[in-house]
Amino acid sequence: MIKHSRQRDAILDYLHSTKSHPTAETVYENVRENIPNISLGTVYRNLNMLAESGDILRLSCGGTSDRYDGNPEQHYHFLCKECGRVSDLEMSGLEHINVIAGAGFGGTIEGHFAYFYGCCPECNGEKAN
Amino acid sequence: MIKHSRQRDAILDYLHSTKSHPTAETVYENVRENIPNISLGTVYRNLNMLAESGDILRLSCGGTSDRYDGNPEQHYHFLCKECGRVSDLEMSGLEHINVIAGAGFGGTIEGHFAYFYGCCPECNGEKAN
DNA sequence: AATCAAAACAATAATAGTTACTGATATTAA
DNA sequence: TTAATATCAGTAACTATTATTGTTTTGATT
Repeated sequence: MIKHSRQRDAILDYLHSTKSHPTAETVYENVRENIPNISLGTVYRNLNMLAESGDILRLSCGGTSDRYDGNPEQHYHFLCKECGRVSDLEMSGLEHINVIAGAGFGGTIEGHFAYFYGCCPECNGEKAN
Repeated sequence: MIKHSRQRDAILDYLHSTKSHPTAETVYENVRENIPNISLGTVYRNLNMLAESGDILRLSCGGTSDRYDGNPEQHYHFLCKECGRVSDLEMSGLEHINVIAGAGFGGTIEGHFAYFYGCCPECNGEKAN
């Protein structure tokens, strides 16, 4: 069980309050509204600890900075090539693809991570106008 | 059609000669054996151009540095949590998961990228000893 | 082969994201 | 309440990558 601190709780609260998959920098900016003198180093340290402990997810989806997700349940993400937004995908698990991947491979497949990309509903709407 | 240069060809040759999915730094070290005064900036610039033109693949799989693959054909990769090695997976495409992901999602799914992880054949062998 | 503009080069400075260090402060278990 | 430990703020350092600059190479055209 992970210890508590005002800073850590505030970071976790912020992540729970949004579906926007923010970067460390964005977390910092938002948490600073409540704890003005929190330092960026503290944000990084706690994001790392929370990701390590499994309380949040770290998303490394190829951009310049990692993103974080307050929902630690296994789920998939979608990256919009138009606006850069990262959104959740509601879909049933793809555990079976581990079996497909393991066929003929000598090693042990423990899991996978996958990102989908394209054009999000909002940007599709704008194009239609 | 992309222009040629001694440096660019050497980078591409090296990537074609290995299945090890090297980082930019590793490419640099190896190409330097043939072109001792090539600069790291040139390696980065050419890796970007080759990835852009579709001649190689860039793998952003969550580590600190990107990796590159001289085989531009769509295929999947496996990351060993023991030794850090990145290997190719021989498996049939997973295009159907785009359809699964798109069900009930308002946007347009153009593609996905996925990485599998676990313990590679080599490391499994060592554990057995 | 000589010319010439575009592209690429080496070298290096700069940037961005992240991690490490330090002495001070807060948290937790007893 | 206290003592041990973890965390903090502030800041320096580090790493991967990109940008800049003046020079050289490339390749199409004579």
